[in-house]
Amino acid sequence: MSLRHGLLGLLAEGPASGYDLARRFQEVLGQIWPAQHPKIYAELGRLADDGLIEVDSEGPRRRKAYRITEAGLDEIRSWLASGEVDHTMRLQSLLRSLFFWLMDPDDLRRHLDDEARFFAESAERYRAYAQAKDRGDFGDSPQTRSMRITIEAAVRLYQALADWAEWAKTVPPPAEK
Amino acid sequence: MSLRHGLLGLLAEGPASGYDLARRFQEVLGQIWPAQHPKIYAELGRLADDGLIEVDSEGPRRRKAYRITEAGLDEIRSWLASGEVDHTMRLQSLLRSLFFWLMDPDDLRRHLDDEARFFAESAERYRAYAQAKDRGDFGDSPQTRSMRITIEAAVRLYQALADWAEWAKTVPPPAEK
DNA sequence: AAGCGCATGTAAAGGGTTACATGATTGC
DNA sequence: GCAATCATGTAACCCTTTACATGCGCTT
Repeated sequence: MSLRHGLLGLLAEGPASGYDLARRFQEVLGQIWPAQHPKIYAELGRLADDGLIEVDSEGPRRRKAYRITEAGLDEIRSWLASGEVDHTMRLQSLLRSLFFWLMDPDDLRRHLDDEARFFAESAERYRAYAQAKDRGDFGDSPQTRSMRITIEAAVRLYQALADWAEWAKTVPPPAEK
Repeated sequence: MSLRHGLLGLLAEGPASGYDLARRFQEVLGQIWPAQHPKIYAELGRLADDGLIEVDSEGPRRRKAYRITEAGLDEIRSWLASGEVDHTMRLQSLLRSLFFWLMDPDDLRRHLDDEARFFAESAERYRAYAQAKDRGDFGDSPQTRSMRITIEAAVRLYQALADWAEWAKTVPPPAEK
């Protein structure tokens, strides 16, 4: 149950609507922590019921922006302080790699090319984000500093995976049977 | 729906029972692709219904080992060949890092120490696995060669995360408010 | 005979995605 | 007036986890 805290954390930066949050999740977190709008709206409802957020303003097109409450801030802070971090990753690329031996060598080569390209592009995308931040495009609030750290993780992860895919191409396939 | 293919892939190596598969998932894949036994037994039942696997033998303590069928091999091969790889990762550590600005600097420091330790230990564990493989402890079948590639990914990923956590500690916290 | 590890399952609840549905406002 | 985008929601389904439950076989 982390989407709950994800929403709470984003709302700690300032009021936002479900729509805003869905967009933010897609932009920065799309690959790292996907969240679809139905789940977001549902969770916002529950957070409001629990008094962790409250309606900040209602706008045009039935827009409803929420604001975090004191109780909500307490909740996210204690979640962050509690050391119980879930470290599972469920990376399909790694699961697939266990079964490379079942693949035709040409298909595998193509697959690794695709993987390397995807990961390199992802690394590049986050690297561009990091440079924009370092140039000062997003200002220098505490929030953007944290975002810079998250982005750095994404850059390193995707770069590691891109390097891995390139390396995997150099591993000789088992001798023809 | 990847557990299905994970099971199929493991069964392609040879017959195994639900219990065996649960153990293998925990050992090698515990952090990368967790799977609990209830899901495994349920999925095995469905795979058998669909004719992708069949009962290979029944042993003591009502043990039931399954064997992959031709249809099952076709299924996993076509899954592997189809380029539709799901690249989402849902790494809680990264989500949390977005909210570091909400944390007390001392708590953050402690948190990053824990994270760095956890990731470094994970990297080390997989590195030991890799060395055992390179020493020839697991033989040199096509399957273990693929496993070696998977392990390499784990080493690189966890090392990247360990380095990231160390790096994050060097990022100056926002000035005291 | 007691206890542990093997071995399989069911039931309930939680978390997430996809498809469906609707309506309001803005810009052209 | 029309299309695109903003904006919110419901319903059905799928996947996963946790808790509960049971019984066999080996070892001491």
